[in-house]
Amino acid sequence: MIAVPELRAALLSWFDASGRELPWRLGTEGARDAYRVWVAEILLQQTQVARGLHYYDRFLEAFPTVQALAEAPTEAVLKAWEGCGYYARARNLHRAAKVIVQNGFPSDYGGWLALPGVGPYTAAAVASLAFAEGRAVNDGNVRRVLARLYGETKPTDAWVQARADALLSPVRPGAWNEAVMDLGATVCTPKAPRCAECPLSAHCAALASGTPTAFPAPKVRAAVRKVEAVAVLIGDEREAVLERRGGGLLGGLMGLPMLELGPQQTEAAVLEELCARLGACPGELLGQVRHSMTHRQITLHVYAAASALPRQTVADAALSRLDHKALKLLRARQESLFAAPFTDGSSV
DNA sequence: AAGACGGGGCG
DNA sequence: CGCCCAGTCTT
Repeated sequence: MIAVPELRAALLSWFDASGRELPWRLGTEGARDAYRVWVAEILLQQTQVARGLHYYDRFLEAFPTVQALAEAPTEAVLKAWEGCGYYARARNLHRAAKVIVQNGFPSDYGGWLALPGVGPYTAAAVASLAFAEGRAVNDGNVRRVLARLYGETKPTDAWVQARADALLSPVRPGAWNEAVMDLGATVCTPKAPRCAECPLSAHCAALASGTPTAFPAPKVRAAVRKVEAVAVLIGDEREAVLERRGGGLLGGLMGLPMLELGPQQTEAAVLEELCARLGACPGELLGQVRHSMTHRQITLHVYAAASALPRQTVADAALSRLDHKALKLLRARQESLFAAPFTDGSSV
């Protein structure tokens, strides 16, 4: 049985001494700036704080207020989000900003939950951090900390939420939420937890078991799908023919015209089909690009092509890492030709 | 309940 | 190279 008041006091005093100073934690505890907290919470979904910091500054500089965000063209929002991944977050952020400019910032959990891109975690975070509402967050850190504290190998969502609700400090809900997440991120880490520094070590079932990292058990993951595709580069690294990707994968971003190889399809046939769609004339192979994402491993065969289609300035468009890699192939090829001019007499 | 959705960093 | 990250939305 866990002594709740002692545990709360231990974690909160650790947090007051060792909590992180982060750019979205400006202002009074429980009364943080709602816009800054909201943007941070969206940005940090499935994104580690260390990496989010850079993007956060860039985004806040581009859109210092919710009005600025709401009034911006979607393309500018995606450009500011470029490289961050999960681009539906940026599209939803933009949509929600328009709603907020109309109706004002929601002031409670239910109001936040109704906004696009805001789920239970984000609604609880903003409500507690910016509006001092007593809502416990449930994220990857909370899940790991509580699974270890109680020695649960397979914590379900409901299990975590129930424990988090029971432990939440009614006096300092925002600080409590930040404290659990800080503990998970800096002390109760996935691989090598620093149990000697942990303010909760005396209460921890996982530590008592001798193998704290066994909690929680690793999640089973879907296999990575291997995919092959053909793309055409019409233009150069600065100006090229770009298309807007629809729907799911990299949806909303711009990119080189691309077509996935179906089963049994050859690269040549797909190149032909792609060029036919564009009314372009296929050229030579520039090279291959391999790109790994959580759920896919893509091998992209990039060909030069010729066409009169309008070209766009690459620097103004929001592109995925995959497309940036593909665009670099042309320069890499030119440099290798320049270095060894006798290997190939053709012009580029 | 399960799958889709990015990208990087660390062991 | 596998695992995980301040999750959410769709089917």
